[in-house]
Amino acid sequence: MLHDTPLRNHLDISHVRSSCASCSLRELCLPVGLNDDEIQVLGDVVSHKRKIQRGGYLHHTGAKFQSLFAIRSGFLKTCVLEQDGRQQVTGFHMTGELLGLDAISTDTHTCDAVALEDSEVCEIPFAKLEEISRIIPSLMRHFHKMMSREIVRDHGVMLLLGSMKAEERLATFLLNLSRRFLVRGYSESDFNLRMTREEIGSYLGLKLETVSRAFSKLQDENIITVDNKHIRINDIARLRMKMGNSSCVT
Amino acid sequence: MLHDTPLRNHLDISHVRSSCASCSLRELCLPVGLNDDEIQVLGDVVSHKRKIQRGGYLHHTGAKFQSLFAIRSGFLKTCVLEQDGRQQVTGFHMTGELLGLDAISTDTHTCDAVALEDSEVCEIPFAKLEEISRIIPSLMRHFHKMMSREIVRDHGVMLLLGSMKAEERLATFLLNLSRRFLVRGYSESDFNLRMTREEIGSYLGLKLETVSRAFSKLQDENIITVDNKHIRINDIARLRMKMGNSSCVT
DNA sequence: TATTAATTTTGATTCAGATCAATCAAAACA
DNA sequence: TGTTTTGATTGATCTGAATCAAAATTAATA
Repeated sequence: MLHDTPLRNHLDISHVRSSCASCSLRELCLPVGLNDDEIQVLGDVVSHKRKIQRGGYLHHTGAKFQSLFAIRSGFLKTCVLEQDGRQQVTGFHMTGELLGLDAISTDTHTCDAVALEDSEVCEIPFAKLEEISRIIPSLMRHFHKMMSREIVRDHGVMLLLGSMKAEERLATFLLNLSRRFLVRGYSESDFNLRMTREEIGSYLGLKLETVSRAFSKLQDENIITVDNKHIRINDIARLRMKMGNSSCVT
Repeated sequence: MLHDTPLRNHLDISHVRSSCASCSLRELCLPVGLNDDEIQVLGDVVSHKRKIQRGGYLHHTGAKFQSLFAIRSGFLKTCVLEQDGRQQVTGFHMTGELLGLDAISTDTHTCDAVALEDSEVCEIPFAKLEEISRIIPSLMRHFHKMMSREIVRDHGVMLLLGSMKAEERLATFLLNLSRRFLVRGYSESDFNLRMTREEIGSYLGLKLETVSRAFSKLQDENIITVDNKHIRINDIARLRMKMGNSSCVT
């Protein structure tokens, strides 16, 4: 489950490689069938484009919320800081995904968003989005579905954290990444991780050593080949088996 | 964390004991300051009221989504079924809370909702809600905040599952319940659990024996008094310590 | 390029929580 | 009312993952 639902194909907009200046908003609306006028209206909303260097922050916890961000390219993590300075990763995000939905509730960002590689995002002023979605019902509907999908995703992660063991978690994680790369036109079986073992562990509720061991175990079984950050899935069927009983699969 | 955010006081509507026929919708709109006409419009949306007996289902996984449900009274759990017949509890829900947000994404319910005591809900046809929220911006805004709050809540649970140990989880859980009872006008230190140890365990990612032991431990330390389902919090400050000190793992 | 820092892997040991098992208490029911 | 069923507590043991530790690899920087 994690980040993939049956809705995926309908909602996912990442495969749309638009070169228009209004960037992600065009993509955001394409799947819901708007006409040209409507697209024009939307284009005006998404004015600001922003680049974030690897390691840079898109926003900090506590910052005033004003805009959602649609990822145009790159790879980011969201994380919350704990008292002792350590951090817990709450998600990894890639092209076509929407960041900031959590901040709507309090008008304040509840997490940090950090670029794990040079990234580009489009800023979508939320007030304007709400305004326009009143005029374009299909946009409103689409937005509601995206928020809902975020909830479903989180439930998937909760399931993973609450009931899976280390190896199952890693298998689920890899399959989720694999699917997301595939949908974006990249190889589903051959990709580079953008995050460290520690970040994976933080996300999966495991220590980095445990993540490393789980990688090694899967490699020993010839299910994957690991070369530091580079992952090759040799036997995706068996990897799915590893995920196990997982009801949480799509 | 869990279900409480700084926004709570603004968003929480459960303390409003309205006796109007339009039940929860009146409550749903009250905090956002609608005028009487607008409330009238809203009242028409929430036509159907429904009672569910203890053990009964509000909806099943896979069922077609048409309406959100506002809990008018009672107590419910949401859970997903695993292949092996076991179930994982994804949440406990009480008066004033909104169910079904996860179903918007696929037009299909992604979980079961089961009454843990006799309950009453108001059905809110989602299509109508979307329609009306176009006319009443403050309602739309309120709805978006509620969805966002659900996301924040889930992140809290993810954090709990990913980084807390058994006793911390239980402390967090009890404090969360306590707060929610308080907000609804009940005692924050003296209440009855509606769910079994097994259901608590499922929600917290623990086995029922571990939950039981954690209860006993907290009782031994005189922080709480446990009499089967009845819980008395003797020292809420120390209970908070239990939640926090936690060596801030991860 | 050399040097330093960060990341990853692997091993040994410990420990929290799962599992197995028995008893007890409380509902549900005949 | 006694009987069955379900839920809760507690103990003994086992195990998966955390922790501690060290080496190996890779990336960053002077």
